[in-house]
Amino acid sequence: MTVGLRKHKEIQQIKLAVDCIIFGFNDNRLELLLIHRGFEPEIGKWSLIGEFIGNDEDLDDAANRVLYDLSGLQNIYMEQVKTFGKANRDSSGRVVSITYSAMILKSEYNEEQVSKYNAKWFSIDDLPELVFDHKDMVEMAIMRLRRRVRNTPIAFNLLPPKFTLPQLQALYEGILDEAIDKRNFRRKIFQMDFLVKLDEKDMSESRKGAYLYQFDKALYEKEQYFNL
Amino acid sequence: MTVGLRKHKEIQQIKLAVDCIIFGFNDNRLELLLIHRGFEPEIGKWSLIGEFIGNDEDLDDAANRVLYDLSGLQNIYMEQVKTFGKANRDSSGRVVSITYSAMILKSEYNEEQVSKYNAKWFSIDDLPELVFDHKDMVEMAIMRLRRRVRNTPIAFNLLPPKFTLPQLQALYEGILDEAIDKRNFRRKIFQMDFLVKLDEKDMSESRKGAYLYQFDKALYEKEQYFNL
DNA sequence: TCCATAAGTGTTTTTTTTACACTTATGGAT
DNA sequence: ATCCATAAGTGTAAAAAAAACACTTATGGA
Repeated sequence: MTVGLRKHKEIQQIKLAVDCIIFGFNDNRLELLLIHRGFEPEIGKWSLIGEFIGNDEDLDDAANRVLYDLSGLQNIYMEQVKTFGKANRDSSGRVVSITYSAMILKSEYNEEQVSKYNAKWFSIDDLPELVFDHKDMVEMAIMRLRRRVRNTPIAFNLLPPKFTLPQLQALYEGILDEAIDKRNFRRKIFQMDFLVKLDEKDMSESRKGAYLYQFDKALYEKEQYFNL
Repeated sequence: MTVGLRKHKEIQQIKLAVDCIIFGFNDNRLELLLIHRGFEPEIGKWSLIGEFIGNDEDLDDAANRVLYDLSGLQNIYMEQVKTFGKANRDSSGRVVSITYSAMILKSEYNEEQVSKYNAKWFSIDDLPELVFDHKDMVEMAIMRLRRRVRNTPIAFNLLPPKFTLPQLQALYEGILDEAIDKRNFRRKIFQMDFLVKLDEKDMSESRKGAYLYQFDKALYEKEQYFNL
């Protein structure tokens, strides 16, 4: 057996990639942006978007690059999810893939760019067949999102800067896939004291209109308490 | 910008390694097994134990191999923690490292093997200076362990098959680094119904002696409820 | 026989979570 | 101008979970 980090014999021939699980929210459902794979193997199936990592590129930078290439968006919140590395996971060769999840606003991405990739949004409960182990990746990312969304304010990344409480609640219901009591939800939200109410209403969803709110990051940072 | 997964230009020159964060429990403190680095760069500092991944080796297998080489232990519970991949994290070249955490019984590892690596146990609140970003890795693993230990029965991996409740409580206190009420702790443990009480006492820690218990995995699997 | 030590055991209070129903503001139809 | 339909907005009570708290018991050794 080898002893110490530097004495391995064979030349390592493993490629390293990042794959991005890109979440969006639309029509009260959590969605995923997938690309139509236009090359072998598994041509025609759907796939996460990924790229190989540059020799001098930080992992996080690679993930951001991939997202930028596809969507034209920058400074998007991303999180590393898990690294997938079964020896035979990619039938085209040995590739280890580090998955990242991102949350973007469907209203803001660059549609031209996206159509260049043959990308399409899918509701998470109506996903097409995915290449390789991308289904595992997606499941892992959804599980993680559901956990994280209860303890950190990441879900706000799926809403525009100004949003209403009914919108926010619908978002949580969509992500968690469960009904939430309106009054309990609002009480919890207001207890944690990081939303600022605007003097402005969104009249597009109801006669009465719903007040708009903003997430105040500085207020959140003070307490860093989040529990929904 | 490149389009599609297969059109990158440069030959990728990134090495892939796993590093293991090996936890043990001793004298009421959570400990970590570290090796004395006997080669440049950063010779003389302490380090996690790691290895490069074999070309045909699953990631998880690589982690298990590393642990086996060092400790002689097999079938040890391991979890992937996070992948570290800043371009300059390792001063000897571009290495992306996938970290795994393991929990072993200090009483069972192979001391000979361990001494061959110049390995040593350190209490987690008295760690030596570590190479590269290994301190970040360790912190991440500890944070994760503290979270996981409340929701899954992984902590039992740090105890022998038969253990007493005072031992179990001391373990939790050591991991979480906080005092726990004895009665509340026992109530919660008994509520989740997966410990079987033996007719046997451990007399080594007190006059009165404490009953021994076993973790029954099948009982746990029934409910899969864990909350401490 | 006594003593020192750690093991073992219930109840009350507080906090958190859940369940639940009516009023209000507005735009559009009559 | 009035009515109506619709979603927004609001408080309280019950239940469950978590936290606080102190004495008795079994034993080995003096």
